[in-house]
Amino acid sequence: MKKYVHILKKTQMFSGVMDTEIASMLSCLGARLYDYKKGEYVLRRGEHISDIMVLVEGNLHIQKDDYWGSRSILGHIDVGEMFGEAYVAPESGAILNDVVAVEDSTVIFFDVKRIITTCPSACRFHALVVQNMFFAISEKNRKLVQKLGHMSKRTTREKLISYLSEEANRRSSASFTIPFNRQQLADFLSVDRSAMSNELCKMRDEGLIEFEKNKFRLL
Amino acid sequence: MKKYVHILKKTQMFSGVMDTEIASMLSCLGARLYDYKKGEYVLRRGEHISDIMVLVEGNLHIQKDDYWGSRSILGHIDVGEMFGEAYVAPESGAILNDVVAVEDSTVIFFDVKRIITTCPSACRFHALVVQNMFFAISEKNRKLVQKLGHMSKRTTREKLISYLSEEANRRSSASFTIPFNRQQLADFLSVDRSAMSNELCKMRDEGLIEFEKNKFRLL
DNA sequence: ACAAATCGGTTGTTTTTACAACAGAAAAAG
DNA sequence: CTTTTTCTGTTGTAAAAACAACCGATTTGT
Repeated sequence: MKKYVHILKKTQMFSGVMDTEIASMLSCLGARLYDYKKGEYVLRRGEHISDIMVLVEGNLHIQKDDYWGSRSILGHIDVGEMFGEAYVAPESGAILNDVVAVEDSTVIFFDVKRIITTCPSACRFHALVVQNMFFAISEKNRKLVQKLGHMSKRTTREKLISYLSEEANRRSSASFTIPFNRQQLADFLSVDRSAMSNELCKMRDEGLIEFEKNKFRLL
Repeated sequence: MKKYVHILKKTQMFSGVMDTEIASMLSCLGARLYDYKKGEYVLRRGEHISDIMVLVEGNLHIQKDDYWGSRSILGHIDVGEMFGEAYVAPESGAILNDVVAVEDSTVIFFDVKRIITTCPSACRFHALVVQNMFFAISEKNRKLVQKLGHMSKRTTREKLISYLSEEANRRSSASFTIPFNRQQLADFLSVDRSAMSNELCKMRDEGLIEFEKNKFRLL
């Protein structure tokens, strides 16, 4: 587990906590490490959890399949990102979505009760971690609202413009690389891939955007 | 402010905190009370805040207008509900949506720094409030994910089924009253009102649902 | 009690999307 | 290096949604 301290150090959760301190906090926070092969499920719809997880290696997708097998990718998780925090409240119900490894991945589980119950002695930085978590969840909340902003657009073009504008804005650059291929982007925005591909090309022909593979440029 | 202690007592934020304790905590938490007339804006897109708010009287909508004036209602806030928690992180940007009073309303503002910085002496229940907030934000997070679940459905009918199923499930009853009129429900699901009305009637004719005004029944 | 505004349902037209099927290019596997 | 698979763009068709316009009923305001 110690080999991932340098990853954890860069997470929002441990922001401001020293390396040595992180190592000693791991047991205090009830940390457990799990490995997943590409394609394996980290979380499944219907499960109940009381953990918050951090991805320390690999890449995960948050996805949902409906009755008829149509898949929506609700988001993706990069190394250093936290997930599962939406289901840790005592009154929270079952998990609504699947989390699946899109490449070989490693995840650290933290018992939420151990996090929010400040330990009496050892952890000097425990209160800081709680604050970090607070802000991290708050921030995630904001991102969900932002995604809802894209989804609430009526047409495929409007959704694309909303998403691409935000990416450009977030990177402070008209050129950027997105973390999705076409099918994944279509799933993310909940539209048909071919229709989206068609729309992207129309937008390119109209001089609104340029793109090559995952690299986009707004004009 | 004291007249609203009985409301605050029932909020997630002060769950488990005694009445007398709440009253004494208000100043410690930097609470301020504001009144709004119907139609007035509580928060505007582009503002920056470092407060968490609780509605203690009235009814609010979270909404967004795009360039051309098309309005999406992203959600509604009932008495006792908390909002604004998505923007309190230090690195958080400007508010993305408007919050507007749909009837005369009263809101209490809490300075987030005062909440997460546990005071050294007075507040015995401060740690509990932090935990409550933690779970509350977590829970809100889950609800956003759930709404994304509806929004990710392709057709109006699927969105309606997703929304109505969840409401029925949440109330544990096939009959329930929704907090929206037709236009508001259409805005909430980001679909056209007339098309939605049409679809609802088709579903009724097919024997899937019954409804009268805001009262629905799944069959 | 009356006038005005809002609300919900209906219909027809236009626009957009979903779906299906296919082909060339690129990437991965052997 | 060759074969297979995946990825992306293209097209045509059918289905669905958006839009606009209208009407009757209900609610609100005066």
